[in-house]
Amino acid sequence: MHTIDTLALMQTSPRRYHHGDLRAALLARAEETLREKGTAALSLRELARDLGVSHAAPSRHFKDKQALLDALALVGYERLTRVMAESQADAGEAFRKRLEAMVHAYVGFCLDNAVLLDLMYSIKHDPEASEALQEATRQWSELIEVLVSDGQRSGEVREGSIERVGVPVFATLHGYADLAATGMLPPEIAEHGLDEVIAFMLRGCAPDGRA
Amino acid sequence: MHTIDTLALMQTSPRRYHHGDLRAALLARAEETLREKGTAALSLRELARDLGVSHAAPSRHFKDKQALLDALALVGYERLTRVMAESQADAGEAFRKRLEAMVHAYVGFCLDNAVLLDLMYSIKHDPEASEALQEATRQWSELIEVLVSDGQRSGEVREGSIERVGVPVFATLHGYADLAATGMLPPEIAEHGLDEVIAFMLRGCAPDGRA
DNA sequence: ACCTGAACACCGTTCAAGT
DNA sequence: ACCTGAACACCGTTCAAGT
Repeated sequence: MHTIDTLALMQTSPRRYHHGDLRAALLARAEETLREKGTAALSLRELARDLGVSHAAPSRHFKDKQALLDALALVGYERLTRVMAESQADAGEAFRKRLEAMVHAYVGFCLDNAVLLDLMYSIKHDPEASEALQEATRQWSELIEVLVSDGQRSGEVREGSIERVGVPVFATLHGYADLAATGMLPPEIAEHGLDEVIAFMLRGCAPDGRA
Repeated sequence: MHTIDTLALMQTSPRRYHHGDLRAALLARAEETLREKGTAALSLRELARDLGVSHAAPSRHFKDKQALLDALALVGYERLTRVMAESQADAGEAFRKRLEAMVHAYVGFCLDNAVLLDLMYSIKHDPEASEALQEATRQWSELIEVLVSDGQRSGEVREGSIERVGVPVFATLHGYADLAATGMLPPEIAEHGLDEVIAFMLRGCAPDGRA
């Protein structure tokens, strides 16, 4: 139908109307510049220039700059959740193996997406975070809860509520990844220290008399 | 000497020349607006307006906006180091007590300075962080190293290099504080979970057969 | 529906000039 | 030494108008 017209329009006047999905293009390009030049250097006008649309065009898809940043953070959370979920799918049944897989996935994601991660966390300071964002972080922390409660069922993890057992595991996981991603831990140490951190976590959540 | 002249000048023409220490005033006011409105809302021009100087005046003290943010981060690290050092001074000798004091100090600081903390960590992404900043973070991580190695000397902490024993403790401490500060951990849980996190850390770094 | 182009208020940075 | 005031290039946001 009018798909052909649209294609023709795109070929004959590539500057007048953007290709099909400006929204997605904006997000993709925004993440690129985030990676290359940091959050501070991200400008809506430059983004529009890069994509060959007018500087006002982005406002159709994101009501303001913050809305774009929020959407970017959401992409990050979804990606992180996916990576963590995949790590669990391939890790077998043993708690130790599953914990190892999750730590590797989480640390890997943080190292690969350091600036995006910064954005993801700073968004959380905003009390009016979107519902979608809340949901994304919920799904994410749920993966850790599932891991821990499965470990409790199989007797590999000490008893206790998620608050008592899951939170410390979560904290260690997150802290290590963050230290590595921000460079507070030198890369050599970050790499080499993973096994030790996992052992530390296993001792921390092992049942009594089984440390 | 000319102190009197300066004072007279300040009283008679409060708008023409700023009081003695514009640099300190800029930092103080910057931190206030950081707290009130977040990093994104920080503007050099508004800062200057607030302090009654011209918009170009700050450039005498900070070569650009990033330089002011760096200086602000440095203030944060120095404050954090001081708070942590004080916690150790009052905590007695037992490893457990000292660890408790440090965790409380660190978490407390993060909760009180959430936005500043964001700045402190995002600065670290910048590979060209200043020497003073490097030194500040070094002093800070050293406090944890001292705590751990003292614990090893008294037999309360398992043997092993700082990389092996100190890093996991550091990661857990940092991760818990960060989760609490970013609101990823609901405040009720963050408060109540502290003791459990400390117990987790103690199990993680206890000597073998003493968990 | 989606985008343009002009307009507005604001920003960071620089620099000659003032005291 | 420290600050001013004007200038420049850039930005986010809005809005009537175009297709």
